[in-house]
Amino acid sequence: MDRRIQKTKDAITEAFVGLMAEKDFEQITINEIADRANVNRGTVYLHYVDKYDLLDQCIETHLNQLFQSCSPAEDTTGFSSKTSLLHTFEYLEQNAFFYSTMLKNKGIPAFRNRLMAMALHGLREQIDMSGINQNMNQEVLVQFLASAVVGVLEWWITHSMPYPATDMVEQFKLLLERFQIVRKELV
Amino acid sequence: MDRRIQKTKDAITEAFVGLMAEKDFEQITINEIADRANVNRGTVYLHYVDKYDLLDQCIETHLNQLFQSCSPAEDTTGFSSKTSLLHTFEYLEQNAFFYSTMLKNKGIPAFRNRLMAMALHGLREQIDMSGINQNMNQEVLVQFLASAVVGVLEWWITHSMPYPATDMVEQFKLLLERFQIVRKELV
DNA sequence: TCGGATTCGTTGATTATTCAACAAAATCAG
DNA sequence: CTGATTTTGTTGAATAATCAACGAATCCGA
Repeated sequence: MDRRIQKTKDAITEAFVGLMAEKDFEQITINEIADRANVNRGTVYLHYVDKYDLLDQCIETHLNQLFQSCSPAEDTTGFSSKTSLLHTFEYLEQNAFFYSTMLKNKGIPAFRNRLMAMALHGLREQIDMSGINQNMNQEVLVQFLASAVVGVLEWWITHSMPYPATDMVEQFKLLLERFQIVRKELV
Repeated sequence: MDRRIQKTKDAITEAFVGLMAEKDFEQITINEIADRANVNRGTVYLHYVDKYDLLDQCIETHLNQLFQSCSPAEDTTGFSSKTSLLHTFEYLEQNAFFYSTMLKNKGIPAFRNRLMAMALHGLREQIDMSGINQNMNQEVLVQFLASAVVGVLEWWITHSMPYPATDMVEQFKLLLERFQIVRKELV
């Protein structure tokens, strides 16, 4: 990819997220985004259909990154769930502004829903209904856990990460072990 | 000016100054600058002849800005020397990284010399040889004062601005008043 | 509701930047 | 000193971004 494209997209994204932190989505204009990104307004349209598309693409890009952070490229080295969890928290830490802004902005319930969907998907893949879970209703259990996971992440991010990522990983591990979720990637 | 030009120059300048803070000027390559600036190497050559020209232009640009910070556009509002001094210190504060890097880098004595030249010029313009200065040798006096001014600025910048700009302005004013330098712009 | 202002979406010509490649010069290591 | 590697300076074709402008749509205030 030509580096100009990436530079332009990065600038637009950063400007957009900055504005999202300051005002409602509906009040943001393409003009403002372009000015803050220091690109021509027409350039925004070269990359995005409209600001709704921009929002969608921003969400998509970040959720892909989040997903990648949970799935180490090298699965041959035997990464434990704890290591990938740490990757995830570190990724969230580095992109805290985006996630915090998205979760705080009342105009975007879809974002939180997408996080929930990711958590549900991950949990469904790795929930083990034997042992202590064998008398549970699976759907109830995964809804319970997904809500808890997303809720804690949301709290951690929107409260400016009150504890280090390493601490969060330890706590998560302890909590998830209670439900026999230990080895595979969660989100 | 097309905004692309400014964006490119800003990126190159920032990358260059960052590298200057990490290594000797002679060890810096155009490749490194381009990579860090995230521009094509050829683009560096579109704007600068070589890295020596880049250095010259960086110095020139910043010294022009420094000069402008001492010369308020609106002279009709009766700015006092103290106000323009404050502008100067605020400017230096905002560009501390550049000035600190240049002053610390042993490969660039020219930079400090340029500062001295500016101080000498300003002082020669406004030194008042009557009164307490009447028995002094003018050249000795301006060399003395210029060295003192540049030395203090250098210390303040390279020691991460230990005192607020406002304090520095007060001190400068007190010091310069001892030499009957009060009203006009200094640097 | 109406008129003015603002924003949006688009177009076309121009321009700055990109990329790949080449040869020359400089640097580095044995 | 010599050969390999790196850096420099340059070239040309392609591409992304710029700018100005236009008409349509939307918003805002009287």
